Amino acid sequence: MNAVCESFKVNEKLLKEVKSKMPSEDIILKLTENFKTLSDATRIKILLALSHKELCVCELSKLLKISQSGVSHQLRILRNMNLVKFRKSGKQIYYSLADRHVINLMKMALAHAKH
Amino acid sequence: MNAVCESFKVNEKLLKEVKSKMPSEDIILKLTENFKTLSDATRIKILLALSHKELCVCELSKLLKISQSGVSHQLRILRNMNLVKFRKSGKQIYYSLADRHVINLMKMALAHAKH
DNA sequence: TGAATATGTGAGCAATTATTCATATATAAA
DNA sequence: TTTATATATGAATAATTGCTCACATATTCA
Repeated sequence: MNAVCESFKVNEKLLKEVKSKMPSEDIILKLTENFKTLSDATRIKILLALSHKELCVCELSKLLKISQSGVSHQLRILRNMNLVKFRKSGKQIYYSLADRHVINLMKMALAHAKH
Repeated sequence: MNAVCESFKVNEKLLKEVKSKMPSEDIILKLTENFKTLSDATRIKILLALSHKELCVCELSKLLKISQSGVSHQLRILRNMNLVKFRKSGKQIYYSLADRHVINLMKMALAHAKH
């Protein structure tokens, strides 16, 4: 890490003020993890699909043309982040959204992505 | 990719309906890229810092305790995504937010991250 | 012009991750 | 119980990526 800001006097006071307004490392980590969860196309597709209808793993697999194993892996991540919930029905396990809040966030971002 | 949904009849009509409501691949790609940009702690910190005050590269480097080169690399990504703008002032280049919309998204997610 | 400082960028490395394959577990039906 | 199907998961692999180092470029000042 090189030396920086050598030729001009940085306003240390203002810099400290900005620093004091930054959220804690914990909060930032959590924030980035939330965004990271939404930064994969497969997971976004799963969430978008579930926003319309409860679906089982094999239906998601068919719908998204992704292997059953791949869907399961991504569903686990979504489960760990508490974004989806599930119920068993015979051999099938039906997934649905656990958190409407996330869909609102996605809808907002979608509107922005469409310009 | 294994065979799926063999033992029960999937409601193809409903599945097709869900499919028809999915955004296009292009939109989904753009959406995930937006989230991916926000899924790194360094970039989030840069955006949060700039949400309070216009800052030059070396100030960001000092503030975030990351090498100048590291900051520059992340700023380039933020520039490419049109999230920050900049102005030159002598040897310094001052960055600021290009898009208030993103900060609102982050503030929303922050509120959620804090529970 | 030449030296010093601020910023940008390509290469290389280490870490993360999405996917597939193989297999384990669970449930239902024969 | 045996067989078939649905889902979960560990291992391996390929691809992505954030960071640092080294160096290029740009600007100011002597």
